[in-house]
Amino acid sequence: MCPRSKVQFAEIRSQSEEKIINAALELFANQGFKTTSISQIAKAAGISKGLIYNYFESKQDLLRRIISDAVEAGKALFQHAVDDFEDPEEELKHLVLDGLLYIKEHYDLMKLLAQISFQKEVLASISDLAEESQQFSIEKGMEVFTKLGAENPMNSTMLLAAMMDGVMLHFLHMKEAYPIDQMGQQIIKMFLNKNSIHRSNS
Amino acid sequence: MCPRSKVQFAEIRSQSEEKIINAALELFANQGFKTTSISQIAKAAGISKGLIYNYFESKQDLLRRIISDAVEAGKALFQHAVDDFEDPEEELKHLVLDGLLYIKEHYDLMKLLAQISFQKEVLASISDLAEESQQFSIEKGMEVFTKLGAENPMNSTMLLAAMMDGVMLHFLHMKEAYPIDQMGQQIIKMFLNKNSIHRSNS
Amino acid sequence: MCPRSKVQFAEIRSQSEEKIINAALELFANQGFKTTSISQIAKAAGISKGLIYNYFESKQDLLRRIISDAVEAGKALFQHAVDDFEDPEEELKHLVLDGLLYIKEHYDLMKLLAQISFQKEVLASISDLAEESQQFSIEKGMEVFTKLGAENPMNSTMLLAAMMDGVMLHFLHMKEAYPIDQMGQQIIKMFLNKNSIHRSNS
Amino acid sequence: MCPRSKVQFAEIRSQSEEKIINAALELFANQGFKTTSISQIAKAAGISKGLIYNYFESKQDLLRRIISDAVEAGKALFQHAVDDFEDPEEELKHLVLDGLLYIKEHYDLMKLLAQISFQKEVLASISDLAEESQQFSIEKGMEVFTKLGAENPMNSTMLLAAMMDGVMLHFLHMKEAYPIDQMGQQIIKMFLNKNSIHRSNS
DNA sequence: TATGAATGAGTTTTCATTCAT
DNA sequence: AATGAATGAAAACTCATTCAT
Repeated sequence: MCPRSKVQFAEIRSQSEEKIINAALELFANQGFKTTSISQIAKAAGISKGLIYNYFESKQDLLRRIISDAVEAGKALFQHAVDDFEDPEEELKHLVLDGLLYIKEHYDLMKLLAQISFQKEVLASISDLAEESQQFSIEKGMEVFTKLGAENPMNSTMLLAAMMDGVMLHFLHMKEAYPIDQMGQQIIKMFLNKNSIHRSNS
Repeated sequence: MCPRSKVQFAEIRSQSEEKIINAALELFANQGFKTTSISQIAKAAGISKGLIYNYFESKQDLLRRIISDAVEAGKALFQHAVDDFEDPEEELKHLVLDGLLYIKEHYDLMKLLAQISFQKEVLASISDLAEESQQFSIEKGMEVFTKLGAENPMNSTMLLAAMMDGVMLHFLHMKEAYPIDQMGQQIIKMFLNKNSIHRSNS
Repeated sequence: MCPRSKVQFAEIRSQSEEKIINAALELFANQGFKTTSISQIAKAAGISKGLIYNYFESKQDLLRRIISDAVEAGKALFQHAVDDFEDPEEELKHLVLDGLLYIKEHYDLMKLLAQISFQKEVLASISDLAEESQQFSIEKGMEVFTKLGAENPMNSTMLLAAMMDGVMLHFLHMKEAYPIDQMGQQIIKMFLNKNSIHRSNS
Repeated sequence: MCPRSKVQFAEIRSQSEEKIINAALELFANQGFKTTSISQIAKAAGISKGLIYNYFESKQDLLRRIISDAVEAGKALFQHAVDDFEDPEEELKHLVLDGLLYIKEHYDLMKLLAQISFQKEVLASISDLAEESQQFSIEKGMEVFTKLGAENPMNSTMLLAAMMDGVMLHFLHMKEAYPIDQMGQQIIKMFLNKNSIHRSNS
């Protein structure tokens, strides 16, 4: 009754999926997961409620897919960006700048993560993904500060992480009004200061 | 005409109110506002659902009261602690340490605020309270860094704010596992470093 | 602990009961029985919720008492007023005028009755009272129109009843704005018209 | 892409809507608006509670729709019936008979209106509809009685209105047991009586 | 693949009634 | 006799999910 080629099916499927994910992410980020209804998502995506269940098993599953998709996509980018530097100063700069770039380019995702990171129940189905990402950041920081000859690389890493997340938090709240790039430069300056304990005084 | 006296009733009321607020705050902080049901709160407080509406007009009203109570209580404390220092170095130290102390002592409240700060709709009924608190912090920071002779007091204030909120964020996630006091010391050291741009090189 | 003489008790009791009944009647009449809460009544009466249950077994019981009190009080008055006339014309006049007087003096009660007379469930506990009152009116009408020599006394009685209730209905809705006395005069004129079928053409 | 067609959906919708409206009207009329629960309506309509909210925003909205639908439907009918007469006697007859016909055919609606007409709060969302209908009746009556040469057309109109509403009231209470058509004939006779003050003695 | 009507469990809220004092 | 805190059953309403088409 409604014939269509397989190719067309595949095309339509991915288009709808994309629309759903985009709509859901924006809504989740700005209203919260629980507060956003399937109806709202369907309306925002321009499709029907029922169709969402063709692509996602449940609302929870939709959330998980949104996050894992984005985390997956970002991981490659991030890893790549930091890998190729020998000079630890340069590496730190890129750690900061690429981190902020990632945040800027995944604004809604970060907003969503910032919220659900506190919610035990929702988090349950997600925590493995978060864990992994955090682990990677710590390792990277340790490596860089060790190379830089920091007095206490762990301390330095944690301080850097706090600064980055603090800047992110403010950016997520104020968006364009926040001078995120300028903040990034300041962070770099602070850690590369000649008299800093975060590097050996050469 | 021998019911309980007005004082007795007031006593009962404030006790029940406290039970409700305590239960609600903990649940809101750890599961989110929307995800926490009135039933859960009642059970956690050891009272009936109906009683909650004897004290609060609605779930939203309960949220608002929790926040405004805590913010009000904290404001006095905070203001006092920072007021009486002449030495700007000392003042900065207290700004940081008292801030972290406040965070430690209002763990659940901060967790709750961190979440709803992203949710437009929920926030609507609260935003006035949040605004005020933030304003105060910025003014205080500007004052201190100006006295310290910072190159750009606004930049310094924003950097400090980011660090404080970053540390808070990590603390909220890891609680006892996070060395919050040690982080505080590092923040202070960083800003009071002799060669720091956040103070005049005297 | 709270001693008081028996006399004082009795006095206070009847005062409170009165206050409750007055408050309840006004609220029931203007908002409906179900829509009016015990709390509202207590507030309007200036007493506590609990006290209502010292005088009335339930909300239903309160309703029943209000109605039976008023009906009882009115019955005596009404019966008396119509009894003493020999001239059927005079009797009809008084049937109409006393009826309207009763309506005017029991505005809220009539309003209440007009509403619940349609509600099967509420009515159940009241219907016996209503029945009785209606029966009395019909008998009275039959008597008068028979004396007047009406072609069909039953028809005339029903028509009169309809007119009276119609006038009442409009009065209940418009209160002072409705010329109820003037309407009464017109009703009388209509039924006592020389050429009326409601009386023998003498 | 083979769901039901738009027409099919519209068909389904209007059927369900009708079931709900019918069930609700009957219950509202016989138990009152406040006393009737959404559950009862759903059960009577043979559908789930939730579905009602697929069609009506709230219980109030359901009430409003019931009334406005019926009033709208009746208005056309009524207007039409009275419009085309030149002879004022004939017009009066139709005013009465069509009025009573309307009442007979909208038994439950009239019962419902009779009740809520007293309840300020419920009425608020409805009053505009009621106003309009009443205005129309008055104008029509004035017109007819003026043509008939009544001494005081306003008085006559008000008397007629009272009689009609009185008959309606009794009919609503007694239904088949009430000789409504016979009452209609009597009303007509009364106003068209040669010696009536409601017409010129021609 | 796509629709949206339909469900039902769960949520917030209301309120008559009870009860300790 | 009087109070109002407390309860619990029931109400209005929401929404993720299912399903016939």
